[in-house]
Amino acid sequence: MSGRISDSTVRRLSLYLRMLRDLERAGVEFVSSSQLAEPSGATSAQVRKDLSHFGSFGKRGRGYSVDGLVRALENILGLSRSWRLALVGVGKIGSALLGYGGLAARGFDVVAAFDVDEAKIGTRAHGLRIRPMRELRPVIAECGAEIGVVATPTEVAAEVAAELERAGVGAILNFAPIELSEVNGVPIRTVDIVLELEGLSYLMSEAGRRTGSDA
Amino acid sequence: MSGRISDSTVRRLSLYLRMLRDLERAGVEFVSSSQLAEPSGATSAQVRKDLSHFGSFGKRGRGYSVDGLVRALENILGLSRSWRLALVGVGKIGSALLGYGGLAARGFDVVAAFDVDEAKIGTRAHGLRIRPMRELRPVIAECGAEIGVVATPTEVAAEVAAELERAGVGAILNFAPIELSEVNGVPIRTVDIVLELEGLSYLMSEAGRRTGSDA
DNA sequence: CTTGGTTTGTGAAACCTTTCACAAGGGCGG
DNA sequence: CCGCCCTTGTGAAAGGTTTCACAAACCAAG
Repeated sequence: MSGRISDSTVRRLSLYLRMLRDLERAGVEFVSSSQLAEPSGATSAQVRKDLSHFGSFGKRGRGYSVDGLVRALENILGLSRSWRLALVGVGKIGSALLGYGGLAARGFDVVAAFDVDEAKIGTRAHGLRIRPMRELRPVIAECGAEIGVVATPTEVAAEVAAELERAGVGAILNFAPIELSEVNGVPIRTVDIVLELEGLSYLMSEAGRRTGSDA
Repeated sequence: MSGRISDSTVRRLSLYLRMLRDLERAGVEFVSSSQLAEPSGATSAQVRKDLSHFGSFGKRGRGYSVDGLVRALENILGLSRSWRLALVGVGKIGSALLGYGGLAARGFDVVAAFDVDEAKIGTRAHGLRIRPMRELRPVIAECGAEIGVVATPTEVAAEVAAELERAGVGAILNFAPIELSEVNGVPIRTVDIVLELEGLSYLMSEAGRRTGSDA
């Protein structure tokens, strides 16, 4: 067991955990790998392989204890605690994040917000005071935010990410359509809506070309 | 050449195109695979392999014509035209999308918006009239939207996606934290922020465990 | 206690993606 | 025209992920 775990495995573990929490709420006690596989579009073998990287959690002939596996996955994924987020850029996307209750509900609390716009600084957005960029480092140090969120225009995203890193965050979530390079082992995940749309555009064009040439 | 192209290849093609457009604007005429590789974190061999699935676009000893490759990639990705989007759910995320100029700038126009909230229906958000769900099918048929965007609460996301499909969209972009299963060959991409954050949580916990046990 | 039905955990096989390495080709200066 | 340097396009090798298939284990019923 153990070794390097792929992103896709971690992704699936999150999905398993989601389903397990639903089952827990529903009072289900045991679940099989095939039941667990269904909602994430995986196979039962994949579920078992994914879990086997971290240990043996099931009972042969019976399946997995829902409660037990919820705890185990929370530990593996680091979700038995909550995380503090520092948001940079309170524009459209930033505001949407601040207003999205789903984050806090899942243990991700936005504890600080920054912007360059003088008009916004000092005002409150969803109960959080917006601070000037100059206070980024001291405030992050003080409130102990572990995750930095970049929701700025593309042009400054790289610079902001570097500044967040210097301020001591352990990971960065980036919404700017630019591939930021990880440095100092601080992992970066980019959510790039245009890239997703372009992926769909490719698939639709491809489908069109296929049916077009078949006819 | 050709065959089934992987998602990761298509993703990189989008990134190459982005860089090529910057180069075009800067008046650069030729670019080599290694220059093209850098910003997306790929290798030069990967760039050449990716492109080779679709044809021979380069000149040996010289590189790729920036203009020529921009056109070629736009054709491959289906970006030499623009696409019409129909948005369902004008809440936090939906509004942020409507206000995000980056979409229209890249050829993705939101042409219709729907919501269930009686208070919102009939009002305008960023110049677009919000319509009741009941009009979803006729309006999509009329305006010819090709891509449906699901920005609703999780509970209704699957239902909304199915309805969009029946209304005739060719692809779906989903923001609800749920894995929607593709049916009838309509591709679905899900943007799941919580999943990304949980991935970062795993990496940070992993890093902590490693340094923790080393000490 | 034994038998039968069920499900896990896991090597081995199949499949897919990335990297390597080099022949083939193109441009340029002389 | 020749020779040199550079970069592409691409089979082959390496590396990684998913699927297969089955022994080992567990439960329940008789």
